[in-house]
Amino acid sequence: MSSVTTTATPKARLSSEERRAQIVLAALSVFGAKGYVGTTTDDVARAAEVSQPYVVRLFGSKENLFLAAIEEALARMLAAFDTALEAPLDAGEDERLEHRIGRSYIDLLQVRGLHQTLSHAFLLGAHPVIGPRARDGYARVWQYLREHGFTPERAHAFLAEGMMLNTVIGLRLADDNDTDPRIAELFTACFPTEKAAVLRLAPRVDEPW
Amino acid sequence: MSSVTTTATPKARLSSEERRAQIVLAALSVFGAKGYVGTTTDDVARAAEVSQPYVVRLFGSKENLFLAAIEEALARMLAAFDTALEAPLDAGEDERLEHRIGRSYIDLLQVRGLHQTLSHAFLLGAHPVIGPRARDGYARVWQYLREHGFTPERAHAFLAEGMMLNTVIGLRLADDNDTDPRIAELFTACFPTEKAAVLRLAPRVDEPW
DNA sequence: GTCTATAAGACGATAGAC
DNA sequence: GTCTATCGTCTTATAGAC
Repeated sequence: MSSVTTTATPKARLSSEERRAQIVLAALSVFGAKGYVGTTTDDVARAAEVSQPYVVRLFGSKENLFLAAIEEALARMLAAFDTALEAPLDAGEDERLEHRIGRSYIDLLQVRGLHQTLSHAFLLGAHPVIGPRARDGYARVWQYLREHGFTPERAHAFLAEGMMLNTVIGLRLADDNDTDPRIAELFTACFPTEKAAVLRLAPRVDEPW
Repeated sequence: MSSVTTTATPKARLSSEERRAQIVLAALSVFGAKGYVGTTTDDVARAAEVSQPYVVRLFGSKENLFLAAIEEALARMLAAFDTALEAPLDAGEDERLEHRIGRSYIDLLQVRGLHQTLSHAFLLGAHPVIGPRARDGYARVWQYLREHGFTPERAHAFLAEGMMLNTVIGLRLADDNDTDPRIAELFTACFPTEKAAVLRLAPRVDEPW
């Protein structure tokens, strides 16, 4: 890990709100790649191009920053689901709930680290502060699905597919896609349609380790 | 995090192999709860009741220890699958591949942290050393399924179910099971059968944070 | 085979200037 | 609103004794 403390060149003053939003976005990207403990506040500061103490100042602590990142991820996700359900159907498009919401879930790859940050949070159930928030977040997704036409069985299957997608993203399977035949087959089985193209286009983090 | 460095009382001498095995087991349990970066070599040392420098001495580095833990988890998992496929069917038991192997997957909860350690590894795809190993590990599971009667579609569905199970375990959903009605419903949907009892019996880590 | 002691570095957070 | 400087702590790894 780099030991270079951020000493960013003075930036244009932004409103506190704008900075917070910018830093949370940067945090999603770094937390997604390196996890909660593996991410330093300086990593986030560099990604957001502000100084490390300022990140801590704005959020109070790294823990709070992570909680804010989770919240941002969930809010964006549920908002994307809303939009997907409201939008009129394209001609010939599969109208199943799973397809519409699933598509929007994959489109969220445009927000760097969103899926992986959530997955990291979901693995921290034993953490006294993060654990309860992560459980609540997962429950909110479940509730959303149940209130929007999913039976428990369909919600269950949808979430399973989503967790698998998160794994494929976290593994960066697309990177080895071409060399390992097992991975090529697995990748195809997971993305039978044009979704693979979307995944390949997903923004990459400039090597964070 | 505790700052107490382990200074264990002198232990009975074991063979290097025995100690390694013991430490890897302890490592699975701690890595599973706190992740790769979040786990200190001292955490593992305390869990294994040896000194911190000795853990490093035996494995060379924390990174190597994590790789050993992943390897142990995969080996145990595939061995459990083998056993599940070889065993004669109980009377009236569902003979589907998914059921037999899935059951053995849940039984692996007896090995503390096994599922979560793998999930953590699967989220570290961007790591230069761990990433390639994690991808290879996932590919080995895929290959195993494909060579034991699973079509790509069935393998895909099985893995999705497994990743969801890992999430539920990592979240420690069972802990809130009784208070949050959303979680109770979700929990039931994920474990329609007696599996829930198994999950509840799953060994807990004595609060690691 | 296993420990104690400790060096060297990295990290989160605070103080305080501008 | 944002930075520089810095403290104290935690952490990995090494040295070396038993």
